[in-house]
Amino acid sequence: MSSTVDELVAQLRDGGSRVTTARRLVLTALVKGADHPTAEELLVAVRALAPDVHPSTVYRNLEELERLGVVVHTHLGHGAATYHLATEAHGHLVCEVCGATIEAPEDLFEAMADGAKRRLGFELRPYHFAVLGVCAECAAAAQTD
Amino acid sequence: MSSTVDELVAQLRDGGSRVTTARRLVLTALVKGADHPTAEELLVAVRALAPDVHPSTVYRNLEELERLGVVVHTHLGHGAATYHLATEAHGHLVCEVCGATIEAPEDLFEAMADGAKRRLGFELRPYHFAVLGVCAECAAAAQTD
DNA sequence: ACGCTGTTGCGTGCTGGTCGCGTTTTGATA
DNA sequence: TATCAAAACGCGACCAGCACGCAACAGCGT
Repeated sequence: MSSTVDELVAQLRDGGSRVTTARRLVLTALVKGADHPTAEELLVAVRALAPDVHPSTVYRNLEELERLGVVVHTHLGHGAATYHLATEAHGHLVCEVCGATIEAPEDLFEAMADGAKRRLGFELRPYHFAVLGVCAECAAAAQTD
Repeated sequence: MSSTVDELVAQLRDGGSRVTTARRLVLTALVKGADHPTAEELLVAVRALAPDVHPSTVYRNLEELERLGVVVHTHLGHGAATYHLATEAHGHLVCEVCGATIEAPEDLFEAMADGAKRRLGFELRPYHFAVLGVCAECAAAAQTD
């Protein structure tokens, strides 16, 4: 399921992009790092191995990788965008109270997607923005208050 | 359905907030202006009648109005947040291609909300972020390409 | 009309990200 | 393996959108 860095590098070459140290490190950080890294977290990971990499290089690489369909970015809340490999794209539920991020089951959006398509002709791509709400723990906590 | 400025002003007083010129004008702009104004668009509307109102005053008023539950803000895309009266809260579908904003029918989110609640205990509040996708026109245009 | 305190205008600062420039690096070709 | 155009890089300046501290001002209970 999760791709290797080499496979992703191959995707870069296929797309006509060059393979640089910074780019390889960004991909490595995405494959091996935490689940929903921001651009800045990726920068930190990259700099652990190549201290001179500039922030704008990371931003430009993420942009290019997104253009090639290798990564996607998602907004989980008001802060920075988070990035992950396109092969791992999924919807997110984010708790407004505690900030917990839940990866939504694949089929959760299906009924809504069907409805939007049938009634409005609108094809949903519900991955770019998280859907907010209140998680089970926080809802229970609110009950007992 | 849509509240009058006077009713909203009363809500302000009930909440213990003072009623100032700037605040009244922000509410007026929300009631009478376009559908999904940004803070800056509201500023322009306010300044048409009171040219010395400062941007930060609009931001602070929107924050306060939101705290009182009079307005809510929504992110329709990558740009500035948009504001509307809490009485008019609704979900949004935004076309990634042409940028069109569709106000989602009330019940479109119901099946997903039910599923999230039943399976994850997660209570959806799907109004804060728009759900992206491709609108009927753009999907048709893409077909014929 | 007085005075407490919330609100305003103003400037300054912050986060997250973009852009232009001159230099370095990549990788196709010879 | 040397060459070289184009791609990518490092760097700094800059931008949007918004938050904040402060002194002056104004709403509103008395």
